[in-house]
Amino acid sequence: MISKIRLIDIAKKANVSLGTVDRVVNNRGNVAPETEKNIRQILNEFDYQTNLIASSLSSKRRPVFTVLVPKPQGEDYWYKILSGIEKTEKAILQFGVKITKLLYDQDDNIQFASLTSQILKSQCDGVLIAPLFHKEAKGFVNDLEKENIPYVVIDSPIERSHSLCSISQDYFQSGVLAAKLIDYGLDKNDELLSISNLIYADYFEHVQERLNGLKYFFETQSKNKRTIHFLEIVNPKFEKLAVLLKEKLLKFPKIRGIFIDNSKAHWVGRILEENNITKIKLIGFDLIEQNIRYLQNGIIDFILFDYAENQGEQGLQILFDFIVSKKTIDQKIKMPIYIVTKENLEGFLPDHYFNH
Amino acid sequence: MISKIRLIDIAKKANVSLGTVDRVVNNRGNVAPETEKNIRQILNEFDYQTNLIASSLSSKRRPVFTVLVPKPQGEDYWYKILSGIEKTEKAILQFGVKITKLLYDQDDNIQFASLTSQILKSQCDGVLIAPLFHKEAKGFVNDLEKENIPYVVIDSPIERSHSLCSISQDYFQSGVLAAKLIDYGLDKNDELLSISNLIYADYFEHVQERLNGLKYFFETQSKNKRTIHFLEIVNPKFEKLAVLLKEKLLKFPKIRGIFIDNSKAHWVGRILEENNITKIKLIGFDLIEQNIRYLQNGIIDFILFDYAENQGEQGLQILFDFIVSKKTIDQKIKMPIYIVTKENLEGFLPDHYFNH
DNA sequence: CCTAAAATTGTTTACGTTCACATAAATATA
DNA sequence: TATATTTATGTGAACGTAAACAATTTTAGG
Repeated sequence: MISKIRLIDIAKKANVSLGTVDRVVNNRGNVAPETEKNIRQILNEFDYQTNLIASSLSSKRRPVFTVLVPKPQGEDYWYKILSGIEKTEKAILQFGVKITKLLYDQDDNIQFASLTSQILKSQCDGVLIAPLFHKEAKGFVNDLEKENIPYVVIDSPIERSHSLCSISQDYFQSGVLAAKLIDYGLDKNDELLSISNLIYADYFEHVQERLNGLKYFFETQSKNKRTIHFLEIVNPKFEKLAVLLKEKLLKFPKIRGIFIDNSKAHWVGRILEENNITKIKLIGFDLIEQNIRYLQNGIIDFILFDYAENQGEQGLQILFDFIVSKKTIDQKIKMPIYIVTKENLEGFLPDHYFNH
Repeated sequence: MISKIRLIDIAKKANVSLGTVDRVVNNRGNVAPETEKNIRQILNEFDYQTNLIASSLSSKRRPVFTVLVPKPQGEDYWYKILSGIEKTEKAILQFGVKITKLLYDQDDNIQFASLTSQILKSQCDGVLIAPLFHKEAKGFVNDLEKENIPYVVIDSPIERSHSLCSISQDYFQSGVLAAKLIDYGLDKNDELLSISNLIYADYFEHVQERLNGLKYFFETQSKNKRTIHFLEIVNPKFEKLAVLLKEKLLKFPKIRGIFIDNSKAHWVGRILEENNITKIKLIGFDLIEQNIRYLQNGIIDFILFDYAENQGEQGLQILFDFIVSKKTIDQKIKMPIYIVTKENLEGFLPDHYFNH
């Protein structure tokens, strides 16, 4: 293989010095238009790519990235996001970037706001943000845009923002998908129960899109009209859910499928298990430990989830690619929605869940 | 952040020259025991870590990796594996590794064998192999082990080998999963047709595990006894399949689900489409372009696949991490089996499939 | 046309290793 | 003791880029 072309090679071909080529490559200006055109052509012709290794060794600039995400509570969703971030962090630390991780309480928007203004005051070359509080987040990214600081949004999009890239779940579509799966598994006259959470918080508006997706499916896609019962609970607790669910099931004995729009499928699983109800198909979201147990014993049929790790991992990588490697970036990345059932669970779990 | 400690810093602290420290760090020998002990202690005390960037820039050693995989025929499975490999290749090329890609014909075991001996003769620091011919592959990895050359196996495992890492699909389990899904969607008295390919080649023994998985599911897991018809075709062509399939469906009108153990679900889809058969559920393997079309128009219900790109991508990355970055490696990686249906297709496809 | 300023181009050092080579110290041999 | 040989240590040139600085050319203003 021919060793890759270097600045000095380009310089020789263009009959200029290395410095001039460097100025063109890094857009430092002060190059005669004529010369620049010529150099760019040669650059193109030989597909010059900056040697990141040499570049990063030479550069005195240490890019500073700030990560602003919710503080995990145990090994939850945000824990996974953070793991992904740390995976990329390890890989890019060698390149001399500095990464400041700021974790905010999941229900403390004041703290969130104060952290954002802290970021704005610090010097910072790029931000990775998972915005739970959308009003505050909107203001923040506006300020970032004013300061020309690129940012990547993960988890849920911020409307009308001009992020470098937005990586998010498609909540609506995951609702559609859940509807399809449950409908697929039910017989013609089986009825369906939809359980949803009605917390009125900014963040949960997104989650509620799942229910809209479900409704959309049955209104437009489904061949047979299916009877759907709805159970909407404000701020659900297990005991309350148990009472209400048993009531529903007694009242509507033809219910054969349950859809729940959040990560609490294991609650429903537990209720079904404790009451020896086996003929009901159950679908929920998020591959968390408790749901895994009920998948394994066959009470939960499907869990839909997106690979949270990947959002963090990719998000930080994209920031790095853009700022350090100067790559162009897709503006929107749709994370795949994964379908997990007892039979393909293994591939989605880290090794320690199994004993081989 | 405090700048990391350098060789020269250690050297000063130990009152020796940089060269001596370097000899200690890289175990090059020729250092007085006394001196070495002292240096090691300082190294430890200040937690010296080699700067990979500088190291790789300076090093004249170019690790050579060899990739041995089947030659793609169009944009097929192996094309994707190769794309993944090339993705990692691009990322690690910067570190000065040299990657030799050898592609062998999918039905030419002589060529395969000759390439393996070519690899053994060349100097090579690591091998990534996708073994279609298991007898030949077994011999090859034995030789690699003798020579102490680390290797990573992708796609299908080589029995009783001691690879650095083996990344593979679980064909059996994907059969089980397919069975579960199709069973889940069928009514109690619906019958099932299983179509399978009977090429007698080494490699296809693995693919045939899918059928075994299906059988296993219905023998052990399924609650209701279901009638299954089998259609086994040696070296299938479309026309032949069309004839045999129509015959089967006529003869057994209660068939409501079709399982096909290979990537030719789109053939079945086409036959169903051309004959206006809509009530049959169809499940197959591999997210190739033709299957995508039939997923989108609703004729194929599910496609199961593993992210071939990832096998290639991860496989090469692992080789790199082990040899260049000296990381420790998981010995076995099970790739997740992904379930794709019309409703979650988008996240699995590159952007150009959609127009947004 | 001359000079000052601006625009353009060239040169050099530094980044932290690796590695070949040079030198110095210790030991062996005559 | 002098010399050869081995062992231990030091020195300096790469690697390819960034960036400060120096040198040159062009342009503008009188």
